[in-house]
Amino acid sequence: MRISELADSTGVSVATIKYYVREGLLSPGRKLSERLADYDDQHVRRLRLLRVLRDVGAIPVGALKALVDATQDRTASVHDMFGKACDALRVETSVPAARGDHTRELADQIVAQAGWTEVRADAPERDHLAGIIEVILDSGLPTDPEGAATYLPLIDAIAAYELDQIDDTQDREAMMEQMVLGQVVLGEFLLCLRRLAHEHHSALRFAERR
Amino acid sequence: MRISELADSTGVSVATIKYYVREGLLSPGRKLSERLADYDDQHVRRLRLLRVLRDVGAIPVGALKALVDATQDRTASVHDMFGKACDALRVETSVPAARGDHTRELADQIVAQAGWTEVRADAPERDHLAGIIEVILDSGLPTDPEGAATYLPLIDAIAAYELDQIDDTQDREAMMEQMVLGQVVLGEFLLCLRRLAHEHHSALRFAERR
DNA sequence: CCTGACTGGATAGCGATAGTATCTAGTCTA
DNA sequence: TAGACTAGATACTATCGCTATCCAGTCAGG
Repeated sequence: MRISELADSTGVSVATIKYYVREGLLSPGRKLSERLADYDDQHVRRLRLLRVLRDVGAIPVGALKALVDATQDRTASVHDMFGKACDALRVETSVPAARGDHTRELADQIVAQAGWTEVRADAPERDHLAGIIEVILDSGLPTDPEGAATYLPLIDAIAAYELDQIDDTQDREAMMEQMVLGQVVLGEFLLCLRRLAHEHHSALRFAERR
Repeated sequence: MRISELADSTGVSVATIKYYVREGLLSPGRKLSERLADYDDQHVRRLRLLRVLRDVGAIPVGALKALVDATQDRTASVHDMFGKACDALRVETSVPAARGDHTRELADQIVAQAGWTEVRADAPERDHLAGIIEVILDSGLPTDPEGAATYLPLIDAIAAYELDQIDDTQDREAMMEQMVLGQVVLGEFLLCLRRLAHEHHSALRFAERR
């Protein structure tokens, strides 16, 4: 398949494909000659994935690169690969890196309380959680201390369900794809449902008042 | 309080404050004279809110404007105000506007199944949901049809809990602030917990394997 | 064999977003 | 009365994610 066909069958412009190849998101086609390369189904697949991640998840190109690199590293276990994916998908949202140790302790406490024993002690996500907790605490959000307890079993159920869905008889790349798509698209799905639920419950409480 | 004090006490530069005033995110201070205006606690509060929404939620400035406008409209009910907030907070993520009616039907079905009877029939969120469903369907994500059923009660519980937290004895602006912060910061909290849970469950299944 | 559409690769440009910086004319404070 | 500060306007900047142009070379059809 030549580059123009790849462009046609994915709806991505030739210029953009070249850009993605430059950025290392997409391998260059197999060279047939100096001025001609061959692209296959793998390219189509990868390109579609990249587009979904950008369109639905607004994942920055740099993070996509990290994702691709994680897939490529054949020495890592599937779990390590997934770990890197999680790290890459934690999109910017520059939480101001928890000032005190207190919130970090709280974060660790939450992870322990949830029973997530397998989370790396040095997972960057823990710091991120600490940062978010800090924001929650000093933004005067009316959060009772048991608030997290309400979330944890629900979140655990959701995550467990999602991991269950992954078909581990496939190759690394396919599994990574499922993981990443699940994280991004189902994450969006989740937030969308939550907004709908908010609207419903807000109506029950506040409709027609003042 | 003069502008430089406002800047100092929020950590936002004078230039940025002026920019926010220009964009209508922040009301100009009460004029004391031609070249001097007075800013009060309301400004500090608003400014801090804006920064959290940008830093944690990456909410674009345009959406913040919509939020501010919604708060300002005193004729709308609290519920309408919250509805507008939901619309504004559905950040970009240009889902390609569901091609067929089929997915839209599916979306409505999900809302009905969840028992969210109070969601407007023409809520833009429904279309967004349809778009996401479409992406899920044709991205080959292994989603069993009962998948949504797994999510719905959990999401409903989370949303109900969050709405419960809102203190309705306060004024509109304070309630809006709680709603928006809840949606953005707790949303981030939620996704962060989910990533941690993913790491845990992924470890249980995939650690040390190849 | 020639013409014209197409290619890989390099480099430059563009439009949107979110600020920064500078300038002006004036004001307040010590 | 000097020096720091201010409102408001305008211009500039950096980053991101492409998009366009150019180059030299290639391939397919007539």
